Amino acid sequence: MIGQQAASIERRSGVALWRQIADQILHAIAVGDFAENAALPPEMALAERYGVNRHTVRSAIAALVQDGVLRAEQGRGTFVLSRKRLSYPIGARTRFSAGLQGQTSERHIVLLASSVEPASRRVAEALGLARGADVIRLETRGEADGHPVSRAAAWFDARRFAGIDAAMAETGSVTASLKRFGINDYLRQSTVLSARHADAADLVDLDLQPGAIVLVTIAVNVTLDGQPIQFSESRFPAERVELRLSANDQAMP
Amino acid sequence: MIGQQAASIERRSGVALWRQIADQILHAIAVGDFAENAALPPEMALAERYGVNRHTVRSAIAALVQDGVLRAEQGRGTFVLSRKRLSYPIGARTRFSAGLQGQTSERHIVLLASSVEPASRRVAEALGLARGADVIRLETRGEADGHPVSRAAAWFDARRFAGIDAAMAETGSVTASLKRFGINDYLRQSTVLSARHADAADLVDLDLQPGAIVLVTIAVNVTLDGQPIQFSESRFPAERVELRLSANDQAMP
DNA sequence: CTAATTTGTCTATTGATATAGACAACCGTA
DNA sequence: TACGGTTGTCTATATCAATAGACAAATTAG
Repeated sequence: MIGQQAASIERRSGVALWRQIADQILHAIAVGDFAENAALPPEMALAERYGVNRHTVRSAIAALVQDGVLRAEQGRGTFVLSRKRLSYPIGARTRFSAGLQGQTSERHIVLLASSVEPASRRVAEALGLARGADVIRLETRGEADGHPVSRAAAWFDARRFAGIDAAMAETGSVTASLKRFGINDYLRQSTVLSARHADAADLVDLDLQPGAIVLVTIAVNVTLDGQPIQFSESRFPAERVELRLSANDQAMP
Repeated sequence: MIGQQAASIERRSGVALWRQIADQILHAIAVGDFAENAALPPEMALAERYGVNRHTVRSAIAALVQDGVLRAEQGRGTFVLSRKRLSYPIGARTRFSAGLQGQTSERHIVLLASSVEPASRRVAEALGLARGADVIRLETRGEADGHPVSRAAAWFDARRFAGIDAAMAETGSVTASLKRFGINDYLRQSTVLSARHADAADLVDLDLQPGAIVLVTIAVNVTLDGQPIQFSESRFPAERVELRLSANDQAMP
């Protein structure tokens, strides 16, 4: 199924034809079927390929123009604006910015909010704490070239990591913040990955359109001797990000 | 964002309200908000929660009843039928059936088709072959309890692995088939992960409904000394499968 | 300049989607 | 048995989605 365009749509599915076509065009761009600034096939050609009326194709294109993905020029054609998806590294030594070098010109993490709360069952289990013990929650957003590429919530033991919220706000880096607590290296113990449609929160947090897909990772980081230090849930916009798992992780200084 | 239901929908998004509600109910079930055989809230309650008419909720429920996810009983209520998602292991030593033990009663791989074809650019690069060199492609489907949980295409060097299609048909296992070629152990070198809406092929291959989400992995397996032996693209139905990444992989005999 | 190609706009019609209200059928329980 | 709560069915109406055709406006090729 590599390199071949399905180019088929389903009627009476509850998803409007124009949206299905818009999604397929988005996918084709992401997969590399169209280069940047390349011209899309004419509306009539697309209408024939998908077996729909030209106006339906126009609705799809209008939505993508609205999203800043395409630019339509009367008499000339419709052209691709958007760039490729970001390939986001994930593995035993995942760090936010390390693996994105060369793909974007600018990237950083923003601390949106922090709070102390009692540990839920899930968080307590992951961190090896008693249920209801105080944990610090950090809400962060990762951005690259001004576009959100991740949205995460991370939990830490409040007793051991008191003040990590301030460190995070100052340094903008989990790795740097953990160093202040004597943790110079850590590993990703486990990652559970799933995908779903974006909910209302995702639409706001990741600047998505309704119907978009988010990748969700739930992970536990541990010290080198296996002590859990961080539990986190991250969301990535599938249209802008792919996750790259690599076996040959390099150690960080 | 853990454990809280967004319960909001978007109008004029190109996705019918009844489908958005159906997807949210599916998600809620998958996340565990409803136990198996549990009753859904009454239609009126759901209508109020989503801010829509009762008939719209009924359309969503009707779709899920059609899919075998819910069962509606007049006078009593609407009940959950479907089971939880499968947690599919993926990592340096991913094998199909090893990590699913205990989650299902029956699981196996079916070889759907095999062919010899010239290597595409992508396959040639991954396997370290010249472009156009003969490669064997195996099309497989993974099943658990009678439901498809994966659909994969795998490519092997046709010169080195001549006859692997027959071995695969006979043993139903990639690991066992590779043993016949003197490969007793291998590693996953890289995995690239993405998600998208199911296309027409996915709907057929994975028995999905239009609008469903598929997880896609593109991976390269290598021998212990780093020689690439297998390139594959796998698709998983996100509604039935989650991918579990683990750092502590155990060696296989 | 002319013709062909392509996007933009308009009108009209049909079917799907969503809302609204009313009432029937069925279940469990007081 | 009677009642409250629930799903099932019907009618009616308004809006969105999709099709159909025609023509205008802009660009490019000749």
